[in-house]
Amino acid sequence: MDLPPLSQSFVLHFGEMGSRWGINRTVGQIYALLFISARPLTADEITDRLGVSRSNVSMGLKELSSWRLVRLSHQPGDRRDYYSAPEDVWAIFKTLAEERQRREIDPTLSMLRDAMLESPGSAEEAHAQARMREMHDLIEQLTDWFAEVRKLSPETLEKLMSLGAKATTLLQFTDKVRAIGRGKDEPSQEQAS
Amino acid sequence: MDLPPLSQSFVLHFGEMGSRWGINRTVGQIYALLFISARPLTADEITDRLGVSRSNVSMGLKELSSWRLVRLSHQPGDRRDYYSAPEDVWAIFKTLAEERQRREIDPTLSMLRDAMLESPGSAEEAHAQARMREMHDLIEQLTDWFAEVRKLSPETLEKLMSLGAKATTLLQFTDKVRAIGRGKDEPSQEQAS
DNA sequence: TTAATGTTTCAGAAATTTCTGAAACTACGG
DNA sequence: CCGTAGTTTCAGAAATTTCTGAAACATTAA
Repeated sequence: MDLPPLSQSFVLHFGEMGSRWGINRTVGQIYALLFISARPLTADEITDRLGVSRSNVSMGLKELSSWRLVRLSHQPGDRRDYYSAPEDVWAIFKTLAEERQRREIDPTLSMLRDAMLESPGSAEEAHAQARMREMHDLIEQLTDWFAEVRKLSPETLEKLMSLGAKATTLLQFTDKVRAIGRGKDEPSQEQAS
Repeated sequence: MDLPPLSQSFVLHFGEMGSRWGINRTVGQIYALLFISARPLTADEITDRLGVSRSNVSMGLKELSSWRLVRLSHQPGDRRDYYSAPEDVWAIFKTLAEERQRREIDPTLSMLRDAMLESPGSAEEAHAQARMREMHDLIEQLTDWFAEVRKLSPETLEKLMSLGAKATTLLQFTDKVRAIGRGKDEPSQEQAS
């Protein structure tokens, strides 16, 4: 690998992280390299810098394209493909989340829905089905909410996040007011940190 | 594998999903089985139902314990260990998120912080460092916010999520009001769905 | 102490995933 | 049409991960 030290540790780290996720090492490294690069790179440049085979880079770039994580561009009078990572880290995060939703969450929800349509053959199965419903409902709630959030602009989102803690305090407060209103002495449900 | 059809497809699906994440197939299957089981199971029962080796189950349970995703219990007059998955799906989700934070996010943040302390050896390196800072800031913001959210009770959280869309609308509105107040005709930053 | 019951470890076998080099393919210029 | 520059594919090699069976280890009861 032929990279300055700072870049090298970044690239190696993402290679390792990649393997912990479903992504393979080379794909992680290619992405890391494009992410920190000041200009688009050709597949050959990537090959040289990472010290892996040309075909491996080709496969990796194909994989990254399928995740919509790389852009393709061209230079006038040069027919080689130049690859780069989108600039906006928020946009990258959203793309990643959308793809994972499509590839992992959606099929899981679909499997769970199918399971819920079957009639259970025993008490055991009925319990299993009830658990699946719990999981289904949680995932659906989380993803619906997240789909909502993804529509926001980075600026709005940033505000919403900084609001997070405040909104929390407010909700706790209204909870208590309601409890008192109903004449209940409901204990706070917050957990110890 | 010796399971009723509904349970079987659930267990197989989670085995597959596991391999897409860093988790191996058997670990995914063990967890899925415990999740839908109406009562705690012994390692031998798991072995029989999944049709894998006893030692594989032992390793898998150890892995799940390290993720704090299984509970250990005992029956009076029986010294075998009984394993089960926590009931509350929210709690499970939080545990999972906390562990991933600790194992993946924290080391990444630490690597990025270290990189930011180095003095860049070239313009290229300076650019790389700037990109790393962008990534660092995004991750830190997301995780701080999420740490905040994790402290909430399930009930409060549910309210916050259903509020999500409304809070959004409100924020967009205040944005526009401010823009007009400043005499700017700022276009909406929201993206087309 | 020994026997009985249960759990964990670990070296190597098996399976899977990743990576490579060679060949095939594509598009363009002359 | 041919030659050149670039990209992709793919069969098998290499590396890694997962899984197993056997042995070691632990705990309790007698």
